[in-house]
Amino acid sequence: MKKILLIEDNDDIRTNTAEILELASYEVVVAENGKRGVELALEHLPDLVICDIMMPVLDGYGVLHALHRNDRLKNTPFIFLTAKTERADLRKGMELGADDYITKPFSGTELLNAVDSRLKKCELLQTGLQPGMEGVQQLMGISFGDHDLAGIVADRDINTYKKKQVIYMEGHHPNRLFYVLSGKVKTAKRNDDGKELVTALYGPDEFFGYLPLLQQTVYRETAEVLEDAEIAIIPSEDFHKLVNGNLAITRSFMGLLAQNIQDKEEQLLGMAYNSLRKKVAEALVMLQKKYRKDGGPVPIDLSRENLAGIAGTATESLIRTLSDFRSEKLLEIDHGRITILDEKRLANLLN
Amino acid sequence: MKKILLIEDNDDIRTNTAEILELASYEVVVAENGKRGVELALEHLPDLVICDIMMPVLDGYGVLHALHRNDRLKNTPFIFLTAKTERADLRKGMELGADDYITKPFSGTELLNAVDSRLKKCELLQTGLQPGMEGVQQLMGISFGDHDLAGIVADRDINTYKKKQVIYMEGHHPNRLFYVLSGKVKTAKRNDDGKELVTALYGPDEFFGYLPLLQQTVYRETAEVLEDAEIAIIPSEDFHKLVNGNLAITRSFMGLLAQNIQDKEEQLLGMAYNSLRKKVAEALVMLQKKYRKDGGPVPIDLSRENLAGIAGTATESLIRTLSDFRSEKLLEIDHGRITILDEKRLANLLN
DNA sequence: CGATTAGTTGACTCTATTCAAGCAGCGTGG
DNA sequence: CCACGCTGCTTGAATAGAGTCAACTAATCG
Repeated sequence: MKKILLIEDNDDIRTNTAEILELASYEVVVAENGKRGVELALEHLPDLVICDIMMPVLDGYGVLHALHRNDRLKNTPFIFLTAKTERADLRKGMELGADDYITKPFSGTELLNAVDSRLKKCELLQTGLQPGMEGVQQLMGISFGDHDLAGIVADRDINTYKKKQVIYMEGHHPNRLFYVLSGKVKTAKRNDDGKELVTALYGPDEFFGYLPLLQQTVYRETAEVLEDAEIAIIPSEDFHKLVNGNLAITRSFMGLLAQNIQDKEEQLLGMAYNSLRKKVAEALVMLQKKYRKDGGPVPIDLSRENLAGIAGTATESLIRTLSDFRSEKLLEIDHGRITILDEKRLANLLN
Repeated sequence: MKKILLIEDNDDIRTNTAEILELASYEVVVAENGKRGVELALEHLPDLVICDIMMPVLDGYGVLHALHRNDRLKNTPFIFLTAKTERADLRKGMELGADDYITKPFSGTELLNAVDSRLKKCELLQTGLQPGMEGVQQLMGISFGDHDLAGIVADRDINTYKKKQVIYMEGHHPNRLFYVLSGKVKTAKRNDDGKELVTALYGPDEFFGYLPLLQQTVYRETAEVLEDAEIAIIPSEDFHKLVNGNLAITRSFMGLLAQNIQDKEEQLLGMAYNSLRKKVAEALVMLQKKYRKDGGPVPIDLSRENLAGIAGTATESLIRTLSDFRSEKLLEIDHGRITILDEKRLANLLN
């Protein structure tokens, strides 16, 4: 059972909050001021700390600072409790390294959501994320947090893009991060001959355009909308704050980038030596994995041109290979949408 | 002109050291104790600080701590002066965030080397590194520093490997970083059919095997010696300490990884759609860049098999293309070694 | 409902691989 | 010291695989 330390000077709020948490079967330790809070933290080593900012003796910042000086507590998620009016103070808290905040008055759901999401985040960071760019998405999702993300998305620009519209082009200067709310986007590079290689596809709840933000260069690919999309624009500062803010996150992020490099090298091997059949099969398997929802696999719905761009081949060649696969009962095609019948055989195709 | 702050309580050493630095045309500000040192630091904002550890009033650790609390001074390189006997203290200093140390008594060269290398490091971190994996090498070189590197290499295992010997294989568990002292090493992946793609080449003063250290996986490539090599083995902890130790380094490192991903995507585009001629040409240009020494270009001396592995093609095809290029006067071949005659035309070859 | 776009199939071409064979350089052992 | 065998380099011929061009059909959009 997860142990939560609650530090709050107001008796009513403290008892009330503790009750809610206990009902959600958390073990709760309470402290009535900052000093006592730090003592209890050192004694109990809680899994999460919820702490008021305005308190006598030792305020919330002090508590945060104290906990960060202890190796065993510095990675413990820290949530500030704050009144709506203290918005400026809150920023300060976040910059000091708090993970989230809850504004008083708050509902039980709000509280539990914040607690859950922070605990989950912590767990994920410890147990390791999914490999590859999947993991980056996961990491950014939990790091921005439901809270922050909602705030960001609510406050800032949400753009709607039509199919075929270009979001950014090669050579443009990157200064923001994109978050897909709905629709589908691809990023692609073009050859001198105009042949296109699709580098990635992005759907709802995915981030893109972060790689160029990490360097000082321009975009080296083009982002284009495949299906009408709503996209939230997040200023690059927010992204940098996230990535550089917390060492654990930075480290995870670096691990994911390293992973990605190795994946790309694997792909390179495939591009260099694989037969057309194998290239197409691998592209299909990759897409299948990406679009596998909780409720079973979803048919792949992409134009042949884009599919060819993913596999790295000519459109006609791709189509021929698809028909071959169909006649081999590896997949079915219905109104252009591809349903994979025998993923295993497809994945283990010989060259 | 670079400004250096020297903090040292012993009059002789102080005057002496200051003279050496002034002779090397640095502007030197001296302080006779820690307290005065901090005052002068805040006043002059030096480019580098050299500071004794054992001092009355405020010792070296205190100075370091004080400077780190100031935003404009916290990135200033900090070098400790220490007597040989104080080795334990020294570790403490490095952990507190000092960049280097010099043991008393020291020679003028020692002093100037340390100063130069630290200033260079700082400059590089500020102005940005060379893009791509080149930059990683650069970063790690300056970060470990001549000093540390020498120590590491002297203290630990240096292995000598013979040609064709395998350093690590796909599937092995990574637990160290490699540093090439002499010789040449390649890392490569193999296809199911046994076709090989060379992912990277490493020569003297280059590091390799760091990507898998950043993740929790096994090697996904094989490292093999091309020319008899001496390789220093660095424990992974040292690498992690470096990468995670300093936020500026972490950030640079992340930028370099991001850059690398984009480079790999560029390569992917090439592998997918480029003609054999172009693939070979690009491989050659890449190698030429890598082996361009200060004193003009050096001929490329690699087996045809490895060259083919780099370009991602069959050996025979590579050879044919090379002969074509030779008859087009793009390059010369002498005893198997390739000298590029017209790099520009080679780079701008159409597909 | 016409016009444009996407998907499909056929025929042809050509590039790059494969298989085969010869040659050159090198080290080794007799 | 030389012959032998080995390995690496090079060229030739045959082949197959994938790309290109073209024509046609189906689907989609205004």
